[in-house]
Amino acid sequence: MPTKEKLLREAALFMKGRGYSAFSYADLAEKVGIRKASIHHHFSTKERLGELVVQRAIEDTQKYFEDVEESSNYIVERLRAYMLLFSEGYQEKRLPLCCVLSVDMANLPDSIKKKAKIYFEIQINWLTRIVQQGREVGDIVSSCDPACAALTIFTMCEGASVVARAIENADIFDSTFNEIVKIFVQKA
Amino acid sequence: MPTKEKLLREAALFMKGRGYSAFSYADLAEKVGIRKASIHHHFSTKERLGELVVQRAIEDTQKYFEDVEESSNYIVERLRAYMLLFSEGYQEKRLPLCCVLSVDMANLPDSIKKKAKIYFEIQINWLTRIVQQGREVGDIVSSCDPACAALTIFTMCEGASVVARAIENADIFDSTFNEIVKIFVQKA
DNA sequence: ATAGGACTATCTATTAGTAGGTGGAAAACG
DNA sequence: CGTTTTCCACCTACTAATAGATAGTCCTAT
Repeated sequence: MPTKEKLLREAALFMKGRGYSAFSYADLAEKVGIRKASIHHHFSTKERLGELVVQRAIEDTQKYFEDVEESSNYIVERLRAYMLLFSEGYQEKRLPLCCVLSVDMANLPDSIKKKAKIYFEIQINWLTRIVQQGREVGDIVSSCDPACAALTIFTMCEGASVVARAIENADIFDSTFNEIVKIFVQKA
Repeated sequence: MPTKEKLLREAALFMKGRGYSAFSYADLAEKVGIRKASIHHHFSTKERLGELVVQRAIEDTQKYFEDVEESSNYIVERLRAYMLLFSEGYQEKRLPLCCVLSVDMANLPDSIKKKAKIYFEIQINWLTRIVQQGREVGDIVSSCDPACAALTIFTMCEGASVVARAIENADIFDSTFNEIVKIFVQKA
């Protein structure tokens, strides 16, 4: 793998684990195995690197959404796949990037803040759309509109990530998912 | 107000706004109006200051819980009062301390991490207890046990804080609260 | 030969923390 | 009572470590 790619990947992991402001070029250099100054050859500033990390996350997530939509029409499976984005990093003590970005918001340069907001929107919009679809085929029985349901689902996923790390218990993801299904999905 | 008290209060505000690692003695000194070095006179190290901030939050929260229990027997009112702990800092761009601590976990010294975990437990235990009480008087109709319901409520409150900041929309608190009531509370 | 990728060395700003001194108020003592 | 001593809050001025960033150099593969 090219060094630039390695740097981007490791920076993303650091951000998910500690947040944007709490990792340094020194940490990254040590991890990847090059000198601190060499990182600047690939990414002029830390801010730029941060932007690209979020940009990459956006692209990966959009790709993931497409895959999920292709591989299943059933809302429960789609939601389970979505929830996976939140639980996957748990074992490695990482949070979803969107969760970290929200909390770190006050410390982010404007350019990253802007990208972060786009990232949130994309997720909420996608959720809204699949809830809407689920409703059309009769799988969803939410009393509020799709946008409202999407926000609740988003909220519960973010919350699960925070609480799982807080009390060091991964079961939260399962119980939260079950709760989401219970609230929104029509029993067969 | 004595300087020490001011420092403790402002440090708490900084932590809620930016997290533990992202505020400095310089920030704090400027805000309170004394020299950086003078802070060390009151709090030997930043770690010690952080511990005391969390300790204070624990005590304040326990006091608040007592007040809430005294002033109302009805689960919905108690839950609304609890949710207030999460929404109150929103206008000032602050998160609940427990939320910040969870995300900042990887950056915390062990002593603070320990206190943070106690803080989480206290909240979950209290929620469990009031859910249990609500169940006994027939206000709660949760299909899962009180501990499980408490975790879900905790999760949704934490999530609401994260999402509210992320998309800059305070309505999340209300809609999340309504959702919690819809899930757990028996209609009159 | 040249361009790219990494290097060394250095810079400036900022971090938490320390050493030691100043001034004033309260307490101790004649 | 006045004097002296102690104490406390705060100060100036520093340290070592670390932050992100820069300039210029060397090596290597095309």
